[in-house]
This record gives sequence, C-alpha cells and structure tokens, in this order.
Amino acid sequence: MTNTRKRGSVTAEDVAKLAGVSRAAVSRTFSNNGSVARATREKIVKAANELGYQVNFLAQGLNRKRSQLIGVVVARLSDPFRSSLLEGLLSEIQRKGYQALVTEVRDDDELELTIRRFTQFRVSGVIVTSGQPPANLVKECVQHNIPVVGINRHMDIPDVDFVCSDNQMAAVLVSEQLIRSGCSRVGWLNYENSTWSGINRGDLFRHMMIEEHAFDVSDFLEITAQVDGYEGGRKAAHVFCEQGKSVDGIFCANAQLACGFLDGMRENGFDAPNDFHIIGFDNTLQTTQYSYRLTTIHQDVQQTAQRVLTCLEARGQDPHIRQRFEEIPVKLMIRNTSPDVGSMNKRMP
Amino acid sequence: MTNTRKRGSVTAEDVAKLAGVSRAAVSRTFSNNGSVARATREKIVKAANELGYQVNFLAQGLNRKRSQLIGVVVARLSDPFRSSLLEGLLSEIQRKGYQALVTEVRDDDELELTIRRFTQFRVSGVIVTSGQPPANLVKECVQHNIPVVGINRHMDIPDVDFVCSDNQMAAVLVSEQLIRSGCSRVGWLNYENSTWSGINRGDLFRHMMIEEHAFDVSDFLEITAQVDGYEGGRKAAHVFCEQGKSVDGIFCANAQLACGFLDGMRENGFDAPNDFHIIGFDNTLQTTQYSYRLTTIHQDVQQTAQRVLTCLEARGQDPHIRQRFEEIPVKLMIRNTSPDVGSMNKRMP
DNA sequence: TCATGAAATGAACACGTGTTCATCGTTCTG
DNA sequence: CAGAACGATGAACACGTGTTCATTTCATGA
Repeated sequence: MTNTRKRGSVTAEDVAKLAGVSRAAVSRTFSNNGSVARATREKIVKAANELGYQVNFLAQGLNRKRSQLIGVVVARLSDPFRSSLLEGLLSEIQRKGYQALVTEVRDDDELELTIRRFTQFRVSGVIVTSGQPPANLVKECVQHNIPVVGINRHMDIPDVDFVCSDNQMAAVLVSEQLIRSGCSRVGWLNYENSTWSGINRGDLFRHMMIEEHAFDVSDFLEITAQVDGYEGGRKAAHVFCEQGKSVDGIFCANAQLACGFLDGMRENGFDAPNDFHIIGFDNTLQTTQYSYRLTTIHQDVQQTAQRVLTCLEARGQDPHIRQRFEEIPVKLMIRNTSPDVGSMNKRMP
Repeated sequence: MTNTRKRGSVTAEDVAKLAGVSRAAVSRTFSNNGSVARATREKIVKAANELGYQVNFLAQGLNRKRSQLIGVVVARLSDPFRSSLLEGLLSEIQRKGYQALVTEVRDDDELELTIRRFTQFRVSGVIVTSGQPPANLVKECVQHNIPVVGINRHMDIPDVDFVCSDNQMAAVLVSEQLIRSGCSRVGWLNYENSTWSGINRGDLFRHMMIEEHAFDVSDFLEITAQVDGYEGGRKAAHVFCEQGKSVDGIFCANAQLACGFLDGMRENGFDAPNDFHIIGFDNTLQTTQYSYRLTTIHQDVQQTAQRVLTCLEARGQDPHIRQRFEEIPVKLMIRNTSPDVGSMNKRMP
C-alpha cells in the first residue's frame, strides 16, 4: 500500500514520481530513444522494478502509429507442413521481438476481414501463408506503409515480396533421382484447384522431364486428386488402379497426398520401392516414420521464416524498395520409397 | 484527393467533419454504446464508408483498458493434436470477434516473458495450452482482471479456470474395451516428465484396472519412454522387446507415442491386433490412416474451445466467480488395433 | 399550454505513451 | 576566459478513441 493508484496498472507517471524525475525521462529510458544520464536511468529502472512497471503497448503503438504486432494468415493447420511452417514463423517473430497475430482463414471473404483487422491493429507487417489476398486490400496495406510478404505463392501486386522454396531446384533433384533409379514413365500427382505453389512445382517438373530429359509426352501422366490431403491421395490411387494406368515413378505436390497415394497403392497390392518409386514434397514428420520412409523434398522452414522477417523489416524501413522474390534452396531426402540403388520389379499392370 | 489528411489513416474526426456532426456521435455509432438518432447514424455510416474509416483498435483498447486480443500459449505444434487444438481455438476466438495473440513457448522463462507481454497488450484473456505458468504471473493477470484458463492441465491457483478432456471417462472406456476384447495383462505407456494430463490419465487407468477390474498389480506394467513423440514410442517398444516383457493390451498417453510404439513393435515382428491390442489418446489424422487404423480416445477439440471461451467471458464479466473445472466428454473410436471382436494369438514372448 | 421526462448531442476529459522544443548546466576549444 | 558544442531535462503537444456531463430537442400527458 505504498503508492498504489486507484487501478491496478502502474504508469510511467508513477515511476517518474517515485524516482523524482519527469515522465519524459521514464519514456526515454524505456524506449531507448532520447539521451538520459546514467545515474537518472538507474534511479528510474530501480523505481520501475519496485513498482513492477511495464510499458502499455497499446499507448505505445497508438503514439508510434505502429504496433509490434505481425499479422499471420494461415489455413488448414491440420496439414503438418503448414503447422510446422507456422511454428517456424512464430519462433522467428518472437526472436525478433515481435508478437504474432494469427488468423485462420477459410474463404477469401474471411481473408478480407482479417487483413482489415490487421490494419486496425497497426501491425508492423503481414505474412500470408495461404489464400489469395484481394489486391485492393493489399494496396490498403501498402498505403498504410504496412509491408506484406507471401510465402510459397505469387501475387501480381507491386511492393509485395515473396519467399518461396526453390521449386526449380526441386524439379531438377527429383527428375535426376527418378532417372538415376531407372524410371522410364513418371507421374505427377496434384489435387484440383491446387495452390500456386503446387501448380508451379508440376509445371517445372514436367518441363524438366520432357524438355531436359527428353521424355515422351505419353510417358508423363498427370494424376489429379479430387481433394487435398491424405484421403485425396488415397482415393486417387484407387482411381488410378481402377483405370489400369501405370507408372514407375511418381512425384507428389505435398506430403499428405504422397502418404495417401502410397497407402492407396498398398491397398491395391502395390508397394514402393518394389513396384514403383514415389517422392513427396514437404519433409513432414510422418514421411520419416517407419510405415512410410518416404523420399521427399525438404523445405527449410527456419530459413524461410528468417528471410520473411528480413523482407518485412527491409520494406518497413523503405516501403518502395524493389520487389523481391527470394528462393530458398531445398534438399532431397533419400529414403526407402526411392532409394539410391534402384531395383524395381515393375509388376504394375 | 477529396479530403485526404496528411497521413494515410482516416480518423473519426474526419468522418464527423464530413457528416457534419460531432466526433462523439461517430464514436457512439461504431461502439454501439450511447444513443444516436437513426438519421444521424445513417449519415455517419455513409460518410465512414466513403472515407474508408476503420476504428483504431490501439486507441480503442487504450481507452477501454482492454483490447479485443486473446493471448494463446502453445508449445510443440509439431504434435498434430496440439495444432488441431490451436486450430479449434483460433476458429472459436475469431467467431466470437476476438483476435488471437499466439506465442510458442519452450521453457518456463519464455512463458514468463510471454504472459508479461500479454498483459502489456491488455488482452481480454489468456489461454494456456502448455507449460506451467508461474503463480505470481497468473496472479498479476488476475490483479489486472485478465481471465486465465488452462486446457488439459491443472494449476493450483485461485480464480483460474480449467477445461479438460474427461480422463476418467477415457479410463472407463479403455479398460472396458480391453477387457471385453480379452486382455489379461495390460500396459500403460507414457514418457518421462509427462504433462499433468498424461500423468492423470495413467493414474485413472491404473486405478480402473486394479481397483475396479481387480487386475493383479503384476499384470499392470508401466512403460516409460525417454522422450515424447513418435521416436520416443518407437524406442520404448525396442527396449520393451529387448527386456523380454510382454502384455496383450496397451494404452498410450498420446497418439504420437502410440504410433511410434506400434511401429517399434512391428519392427520386432509383432503387430496389432494379432499379437496385442493398443489404444491411443488424441484422435489425430494419422491414427485414422491405413497404416495405423488405431483405436483411440477422441477429444472434442471444438467443444473444448467453446467451453474455454465461455469461461473467459464469464470471468471477464465477474472476476470473482468460483473456480471452474469443466470436463469434456470423450469418445472411444474403435478401429483395427483393438477391434470389437477380440481374437489374439498371444504369441508375444 | 405547460410541465415532465426521455432521447439526442457536443464539449471536454481521460487513457498512457513518444517526441519536439526550449532551457539549463557542463565540458571542450581556441 | 569567452564562446561554442553538447548532453540532460521537463513542459507541452499529439496519437485516436470512449465516456461523462450538461445542454438542447422533442414528444407525451395532464
């Protein structure tokens, strides 16, 4: 009951009073902005600790016209890769001293509402991991000097940066691996209405096989699942077998599809690597496990997150630097479903 | 170039000027608080739309001493159950008109810093899904009238509510299922330094088997993995086999452990349900898949999230209502690893 | 018609901080 | 030693909103 105000929260004014200085000195001490004498600073810090003072971020943000929040748009966290991406982003956001404002979004209307709310909180940046943000809203962000960066996607909007796994490198690695292990007839598995990233991966893979490795067009199959995820992949395998198609090497747009497709083939009596080879995208935990041991492309989530924050901070300082498109190198994790020494029986129909 | 201020952001003052009313009227219109004539309101809304006005949440929160943010503490999102729990929470938080401030926390020091930051943002509530929050910090929240609720854990702190899956019901369902399918020697798999929830599940399960179903103490094995997760479970299975132990029914503290243990047993030549039965916790996507088809306890994430927000809002209105401990019913999902008709060979050593 | 109450309205204050500006004291330099 | 240069300091304003309080408007009933 020393100096308690009416309300529970202790303000800079209280600290100033206890330390016997002006409130401005307190502000300068904690914002590390102006200059304050060493002795004064120590008095203030001591008083602050005594009172348990903490800066009110709302007032701070209101004054600075910018909060230390960063808005993150996510979707379908049930996909392990997406949640691990979010994990990486959170870790990096906190390491840089920001706080993450996370919103999950299902349709594009929600996304519009979400981004609007981000601007209402005067966030320091927006990270879009899913959805196609309406151009006018992004422009609104740009107008408010709020940097926007997209992950694994492309938006045709100026002043917005992108960080993307190197799909070209992935196509090179996968095509070489399949050919090295003796595949002569390959498939590309994706789902209907896939993301930009998924489509891009397929395009580059097809180009690599047909243009670079001179595969015949008839030896490149496009397999399309009705929906995304494990079940989508599994059903696609069933349809694939029913239609009597065959390949000896398959590349998948993501890990969930790959696991589902592999299990679907197993239900039909085929397994990798004996009957065919299969390579996935996203090195999720599941793909490493005993039942799958899937050869996959590994995306470096941590590095992606780091580059994203670099972009945000760069554009935060100068809103009009030229647009960036950063590509993060990927790695091929060779495991059981497409081993280095390729021996297949090719007993598929 | 009609009425643009120097800065990009348009304030209530601008709207008031355009509509020809006082700023107070604008505030009343958007906060739905005071009374404002119908005609005036329409004029204001029209002007606001024209200018693209949006309330500044920082200023609003500063004034109300409370932002519409809700702090969420998470950990280890790589665990599919945790990310699906977060997904449920996000969905519910947004549905109620709040915004989620998500922080991932590794050790308890980070948690302290995190909760402190939450108070600095004047959040409307804190949801703890992981970690053991220091009592003094939670008290700080309570002092600031910030409601705190924990999920699947117990904290011995007054004025903090809890929402927890009904572990007692789980113990009943699992013990009955194991006995019904003919198990006579059961095991409980958990990891070292597990969570409160994990320990609680084990205690209740042991009690149920030994006290209620009169199992001999020697027919109840405690299997302890070194670490959590798939690899922890897998290694535990290897150790288990090396030590020549045997059981015919196993209950696991979570899904990751269960999948790992099952795969570990498979590597040793044993499989469910032929050689033993195994039941997991958390009905994650992976447990439903072809390679596992695990019988598990399903936690209702959506309902959990709803109750959490109910608690938050109730305590937000009256900080001193008595402490709640809500239990959410669970369901037993019967699948392949412990089928209804139990036929085992019992060929374990 | 007048008194009464309710609804509507604007001026003013509060919320807690960052930052500018002028002032003051101190040290350096020639 | 005079003047300049510089670090430290406090008063005051700005940030954008919610809310109280007094005042005005208006409808209602006697």
